[in-house]
Amino acid sequence: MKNYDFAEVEAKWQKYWDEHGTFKASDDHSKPKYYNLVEFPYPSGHGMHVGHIKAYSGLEVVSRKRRLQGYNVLFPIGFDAYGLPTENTAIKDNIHPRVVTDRNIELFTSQLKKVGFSFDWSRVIDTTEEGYYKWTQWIFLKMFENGLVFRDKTLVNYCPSCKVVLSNEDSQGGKCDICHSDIVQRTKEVWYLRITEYADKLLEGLETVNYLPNVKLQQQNWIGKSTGAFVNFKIKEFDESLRIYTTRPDTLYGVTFMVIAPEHPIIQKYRDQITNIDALDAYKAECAKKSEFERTQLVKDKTGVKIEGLTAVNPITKKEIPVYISDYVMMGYGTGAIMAVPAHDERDYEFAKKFGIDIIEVIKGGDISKAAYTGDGEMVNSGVLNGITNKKDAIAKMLDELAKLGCGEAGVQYKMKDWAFNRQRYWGEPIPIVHCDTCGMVAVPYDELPLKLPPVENFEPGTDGESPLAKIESFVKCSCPKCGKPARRETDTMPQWAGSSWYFLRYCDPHNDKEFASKEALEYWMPVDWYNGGMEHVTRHMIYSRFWHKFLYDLGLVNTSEPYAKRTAQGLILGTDGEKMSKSRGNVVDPNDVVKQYGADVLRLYVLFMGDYEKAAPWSENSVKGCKRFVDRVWGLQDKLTDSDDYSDALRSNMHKTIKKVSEDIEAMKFNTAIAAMMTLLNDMYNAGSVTKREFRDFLIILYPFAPHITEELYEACGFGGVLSEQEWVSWDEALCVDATVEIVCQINGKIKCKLNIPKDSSKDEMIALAKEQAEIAEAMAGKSVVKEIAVPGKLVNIVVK
RNA sequence: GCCGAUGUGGUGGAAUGGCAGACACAGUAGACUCAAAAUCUACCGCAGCAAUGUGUGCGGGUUCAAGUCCCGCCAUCGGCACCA
Repeated sequence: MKNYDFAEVEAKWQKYWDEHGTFKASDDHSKPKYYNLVEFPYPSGHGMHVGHIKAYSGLEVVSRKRRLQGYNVLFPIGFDAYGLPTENTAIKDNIHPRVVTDRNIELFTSQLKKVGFSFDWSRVIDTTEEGYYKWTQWIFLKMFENGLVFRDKTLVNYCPSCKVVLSNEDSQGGKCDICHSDIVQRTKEVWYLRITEYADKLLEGLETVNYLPNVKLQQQNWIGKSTGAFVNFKIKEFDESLRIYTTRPDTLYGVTFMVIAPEHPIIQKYRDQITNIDALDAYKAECAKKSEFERTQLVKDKTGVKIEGLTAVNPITKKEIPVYISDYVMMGYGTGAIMAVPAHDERDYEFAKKFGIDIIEVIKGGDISKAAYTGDGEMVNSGVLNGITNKKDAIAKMLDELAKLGCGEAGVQYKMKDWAFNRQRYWGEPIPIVHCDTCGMVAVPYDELPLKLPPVENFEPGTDGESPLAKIESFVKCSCPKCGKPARRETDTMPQWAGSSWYFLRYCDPHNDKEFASKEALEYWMPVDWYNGGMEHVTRHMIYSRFWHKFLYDLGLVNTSEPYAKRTAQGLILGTDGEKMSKSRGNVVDPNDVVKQYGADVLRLYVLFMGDYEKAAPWSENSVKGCKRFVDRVWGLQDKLTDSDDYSDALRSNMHKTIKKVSEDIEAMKFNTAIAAMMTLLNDMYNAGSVTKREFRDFLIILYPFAPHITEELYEACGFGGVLSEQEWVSWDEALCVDATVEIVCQINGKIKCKLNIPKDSSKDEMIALAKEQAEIAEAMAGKSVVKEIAVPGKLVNIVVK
């Protein structure tokens, strides 16, 4: 036997699979299907790092196993290639982003192929290709047609460094998701997708899918549905009312003041009648200056100004109450105005203490002289509500009262906001809308799609948040599709998340130029059976794509209401220093280096063996060597092969147990213990001194999804017939997973005294009797009385004595 | 502040309430070698010569039996963050 030349063997089988189309998803729709999806990468100039490899290796193993189980497997890959880093490289090096993108895709493709992933390379997607983004624009126009696209001039998140408007999802924590600089709030007219219209559907859909619990929870929190009531408070001085949203209408009797956001429109409406308008303007200006960071730092110190000239009237008590402006009330949530109940809300309490406002207790249970009480209790000082002890009843009763008075009704609110859908940059899908002075916003006709990106000399964004496209007159100038008069094209492009919001549908039918995918292909392949990716996409890509899919479902264009039946997430690979891998820290591991030095099979095994798949774990070069040793020992096993076509007595139950363990662990994503079980089996095979043909063949099959190259090679070298990737997955016999005898432990008062080999089906009485015969047990029991005897079949005997 | 997760040897990590530390890494000793690497064999939680004791973040509890279940803390990580 010659030494294992992994470079030669891996190249050989990668070529074989490629030439034979081994992993092409079949068009034969009579076979049972399985659709595994991994998040397609953004092709950056740095190439892939080992984190990508781990992210794809999980479902890679599942895909290879499924094929052996007889499924028609769709395991596609593509590139989510629009985005700022590519554009920034283009600007810096003065190369067209198309060229940069093609170069990066080529780099990623060669890396992925070297690892031997079983992707269907005939279905590769590139979101920046005309044949693809045509359909991204097409879906956008469908949304436009159905009233889900609108423009609005409001406060937006703006990144001064990237010079783009960001969605709420892209500015989490007040930082730009692309460059991590501080976000500022700006008033700007931008595009929105009405995702809030789907808030309830997105929430309800979570009940029907199999996602990791924390994935569901994060989405629920992001959508942030709350139920409560809208209440109108009359303004004494004018024929006007101030509408608020509250989750606690039961506390209406405790309202002693109101607070509105500094930007609330009522201030502008009555600015001539408000006597301290200068003070209000000054406060508003001060708030606008504060960064997101400062606002969160000042949580404990409430500020605000009383509005002189506006007095509100509590609709239930008819009492007159003051109105304040304060930045602890946000214009973007609810109605931008609140009723303040200082006795039972911590923020209102702090505000009332600072401004010397009355605090009226309406729920018993706390000490409101010390702090706000937010718990439950008996209603007091609350007129018709007095004596009610249940919050639900109190709310219901109050809603009745409000209805009678005609000044309020039940309502719901969401934290999720509409999706700011635009970038003021070049490298994105052009938004296919024309602005006409006569007709307003007009859709580009469907037969003119794709609306192509024009050639540009200079990709630099404009200074005042304008897209580079705005500078290209030939692009901007057009005629209105409706009335034919001169008009202007929209120059914003779509955000990075557009292309990835429907890519899983395109994989079903990637070369279709008549539809985004044929109905037949969608019906066969959808939904995605298993989707794996990173936790960082849970509240963006996942929600966005579920929204697009549900929209298409409502139009009858897709056949399932949810795109993903199951969602899991892999943990990060950290650097050897235990820190997140990053270029600046210099702790990034390049998969190419590992493949070159140890081989693709070793890399694949290690990223799955290094720890719990869902948890973060640091890279360790030494542990990579451990996997290399394992692979070499597998290679060496061919020298121990006997002629027998059956399992040997020595290894029979071991084989069944390991096949069972590996089969089940793959389904549970416990790849580390699956590999450990195969290592144990391999050690046992070496200890047995020989291995039968059947044992070796079955071992190669269960190892194949993890280490496909060496197993294919050995399968061929041992003459088992055919190629391994076309064999069937092995089954196990539950009855043969148990040994004839088992080792049990004998304990006295829970302390181990001795161990004992007994027949596996011994009864409890037999076990206890046998245990008592043991010298160690007899000795420990001498002179003591037995309190209790416990026997657990196959495990232990415990005798409690006194 | 709220929500969630995690806490086990020198390291990564295993353990349907039933022998804690599987599997691997590192380490120690030995074999092979002129030598080294590779490989193979043995040992390998801590304390102790040993018998033995002790041990899964901390403090309680349930149980014949707790890493695992319950109560109360602490720490680390992640998400949200004045959401009315």
